Amino acid sequence: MMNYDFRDIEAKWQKYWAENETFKAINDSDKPKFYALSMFPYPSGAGLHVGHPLGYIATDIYSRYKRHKGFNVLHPMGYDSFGLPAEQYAIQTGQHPAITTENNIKRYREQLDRLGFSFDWSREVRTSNPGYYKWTQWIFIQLFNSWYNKSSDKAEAIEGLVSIFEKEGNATVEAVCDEDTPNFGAAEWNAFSEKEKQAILLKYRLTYLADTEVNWCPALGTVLANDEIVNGVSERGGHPVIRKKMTQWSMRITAYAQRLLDGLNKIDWPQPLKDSQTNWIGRSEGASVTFNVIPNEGVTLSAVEKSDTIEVFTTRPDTIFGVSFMTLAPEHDLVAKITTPEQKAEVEAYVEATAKRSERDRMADVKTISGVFTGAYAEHPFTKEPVPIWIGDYVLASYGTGAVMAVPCGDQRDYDFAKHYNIPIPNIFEGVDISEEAFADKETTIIANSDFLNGLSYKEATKKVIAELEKIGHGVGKVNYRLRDAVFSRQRYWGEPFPVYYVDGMPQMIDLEHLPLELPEVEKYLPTETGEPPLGNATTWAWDAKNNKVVSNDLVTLSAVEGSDKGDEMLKPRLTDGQEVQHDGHSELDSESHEGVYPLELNTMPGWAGSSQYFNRYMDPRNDEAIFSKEAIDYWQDVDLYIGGSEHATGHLLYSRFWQKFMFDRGYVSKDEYAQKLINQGMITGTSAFIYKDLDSNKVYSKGLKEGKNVIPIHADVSLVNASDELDVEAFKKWLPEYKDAEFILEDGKYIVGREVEKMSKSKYNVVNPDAICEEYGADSLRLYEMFLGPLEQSKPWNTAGITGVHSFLKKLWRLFEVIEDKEPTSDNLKTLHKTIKKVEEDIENFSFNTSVSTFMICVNELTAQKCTSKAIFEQLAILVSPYAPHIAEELWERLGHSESIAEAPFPKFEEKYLVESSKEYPISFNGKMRFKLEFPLDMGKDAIEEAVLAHEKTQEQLQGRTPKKVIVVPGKIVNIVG
RNA sequence: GCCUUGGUGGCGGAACUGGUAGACGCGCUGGAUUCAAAAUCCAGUGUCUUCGGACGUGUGGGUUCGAUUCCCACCCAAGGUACCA
Repeated sequence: MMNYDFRDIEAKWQKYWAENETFKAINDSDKPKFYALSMFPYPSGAGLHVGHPLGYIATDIYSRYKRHKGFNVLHPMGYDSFGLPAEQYAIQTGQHPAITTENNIKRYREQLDRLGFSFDWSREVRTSNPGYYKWTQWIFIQLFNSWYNKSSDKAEAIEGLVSIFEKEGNATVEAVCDEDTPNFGAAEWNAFSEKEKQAILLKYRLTYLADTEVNWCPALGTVLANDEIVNGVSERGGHPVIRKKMTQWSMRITAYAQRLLDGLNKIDWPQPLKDSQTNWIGRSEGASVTFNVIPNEGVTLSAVEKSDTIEVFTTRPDTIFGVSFMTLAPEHDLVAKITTPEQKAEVEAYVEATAKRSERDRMADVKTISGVFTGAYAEHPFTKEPVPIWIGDYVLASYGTGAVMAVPCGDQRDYDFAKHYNIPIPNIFEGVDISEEAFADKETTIIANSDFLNGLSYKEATKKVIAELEKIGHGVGKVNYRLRDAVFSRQRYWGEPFPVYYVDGMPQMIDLEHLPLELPEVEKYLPTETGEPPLGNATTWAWDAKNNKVVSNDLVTLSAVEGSDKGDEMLKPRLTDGQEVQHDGHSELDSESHEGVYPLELNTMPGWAGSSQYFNRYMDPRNDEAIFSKEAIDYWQDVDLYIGGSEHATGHLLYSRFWQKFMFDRGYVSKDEYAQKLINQGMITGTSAFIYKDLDSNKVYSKGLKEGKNVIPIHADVSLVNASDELDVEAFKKWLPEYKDAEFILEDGKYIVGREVEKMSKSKYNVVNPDAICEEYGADSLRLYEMFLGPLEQSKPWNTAGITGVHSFLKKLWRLFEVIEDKEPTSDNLKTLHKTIKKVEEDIENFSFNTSVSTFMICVNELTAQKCTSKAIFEQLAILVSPYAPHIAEELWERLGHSESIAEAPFPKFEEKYLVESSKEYPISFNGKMRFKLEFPLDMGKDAIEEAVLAHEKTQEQLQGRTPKKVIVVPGKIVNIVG
């Protein structure tokens, strides 16, 4: 037999699988279905490193296992191919992101193909393909055409809402909608203009336009994410950043807050991931309470009306008698109105200072206590006492109502604030000392000094106070969520265009039959000079609503723009007086257009748009009539196993659940959770190598000699270091020529590097490329080794040295098949085989792939020792190994005389009878410590064993004359002697 | 701070519902083969030891005949999250 030539074998079978479409899934089969999904990658320019395939290998093993088990398996792969890096590269080089993306995908595909995955490539999707994003745009339109009915607790068609409005106005409608939605009757509705109706409906739609506060950098002309701002200025360029309201598309995900929470109970997802979604949604129960503002005395400028109230949300309404002040967020609408003239200057200065700080900055700085008194007072709803109103930046405008009732005795932040500004701290707790800190333990709370709440526990008091508040019309029990609606607009080029144009300032959807609306070509990928998104650079980006096509911007009606005589001016200066332009992403010139040509939306969709339904699109990816056919979704239903990284916990994995629930509500899918089981594979970290450069000389010390020297560690490329941490000094000098003349101080003739586990990254020179490993050891070795490294979900360091272990296992396996004979297996052969079947099957079901690799090693070692040549044994073994090391398994299967692929060979059946033993080697322990072993038949009784053990000379030796107090015999397990 | 996960030889990691701690592999040591190397094979490898044994799963307690496993308190690490009212 030839040597194990993995290069030929792997190339041969990869070609075979591709040519025979071995892993093509069909949408209709008598077999039970199984849908195994790996999170699709963003095709980055760096290609795959050794950490990426971990999850793919696991999914692939499970998929192949399920095929052996007789399932019709859907195991697709695709690319999340819209994204920032390709756009940034375009900005730098001018190369179109589509080209960059195409090149990167090609590289990814080559790398993936080398690893022998059983993907059904005929179903590949790319989020940046118009044929794919047509359906992303379609979902957007479905969301636009839906509202959330709280009575039925689901999304419904907007037409239904319109017909209610026509008959009875909106008084009876229980909907999730904007806060500022006005009340109207049927007559009023019917009298509204079309534009007014559209404006009202926008407050109900599940995707809607809203003024959202963003970090705006005027100098850069762009919106910045929180982490792009450092110390209040832009990370790039150090320009000032302000908080600004901009009109952006938003998704009403908050409508689904409770269902997203409840759904977690019925899916098998990792606890940490569920916890982080739970925290992110942030449900808190309490009450909404209103305080009336007391009109200022003798104030002219800031006269407060009697109707002005401050609404607060509190989780501790039971402590309402402990309120000694209120705090508003500096951005709160009432601040300007209620501030007294004496406090005006101070308040304005504070508000301005706060606006300069990013929200992240404010939140990070927990220690500084700051705030200003407004001079105004509110009236306590029960005691009618005046309560001073402060502003403070510890109260966030974006959470709750942007106002709190401060109870210093029961909340540490309120306590600290009160101490700092000498505000009284009334104690309303029975027998609690609050001289040092606030008391926040709900469980042991007994309310005191609180009128009708005295003597009550937290629970009783909460119930009673809410009832009282409702009685006097000052509050109501309420559930509040931390989850915010999701901003859906991005000022980027490389993303899905919105299927939206604007008529008279109102968004209009493009009909499905005219989709996809394809990304326009642009000269530059940067925002325009006036700060519009990159699509503002497109010259052919207007919608001809009569002919339903994209046309030149020149054709848009210009009547709205006074003094403008050039078409391409249209999307640029809206104002001629030098005022700042509002960068909404949608043009405001469109107020009156008569020719049927309208401006298109300039924003694009965010990264998570394309990934929120891709798992369903795989079911029927080439369908041009629908996102998927009814037959396809009815057959595949949902994902049975989803494997991917935990970094998507509060992004993709939350948004996609939201979209699935929406699709469920509207009847497109039959499951409201799309992934029954999810596993987060752990990160593979790199093992960096360091040399120690002396700061005072030209010397570089080996690890063991660096003590006491003034050295700094320098990263060395891990490929220059061998398994014993020895550095190839000559190669290092070649790699970093600046060390050409450095003196390397060796220990025992070797230069030993320092090691440290870090995240794999180019800059740390610890990236290990799978291509090189495949070349040297083969894909099967890599697959086995990645699994052998440790539990799938755990993060673990990569160390290439260990791969020789699994590689020599494969060579042993190869050699085991050297002689194949058609003869009866021995009982030892069968025992080894069935032990292995049992363990491997259990391991796969438990995703404990690392231990099955050990099991294979033990199996091959035993069969080799038994000099096994039995074809029957080998056939079963080849199938067992095939999910893990498919190439060698196919080759061996062929050698065993099969002409068909091993892919669907039935999985071996475990039979207990081969493992039955007649005797057991009992561990004999004394006080729980095992000392020696004795063999007894398994059918020997408890008493007989006890007698035999006690009679044994080794037992007497151990006891040294003592009489045992007790003897525990667990038949089949252990004997323990106490005494 | 809070939530979650984890802590076992030189290293990655095994150990089912409490029942022989350290499977399997790497590394290391010695040996065989070889002119030599690679490859391969064999033996050994938790610590200490007076060679009888003693001690050992982050630390300290507890439950138990028996604890890596269960309970309590604490320490450390990783990830998530945060003036959330």
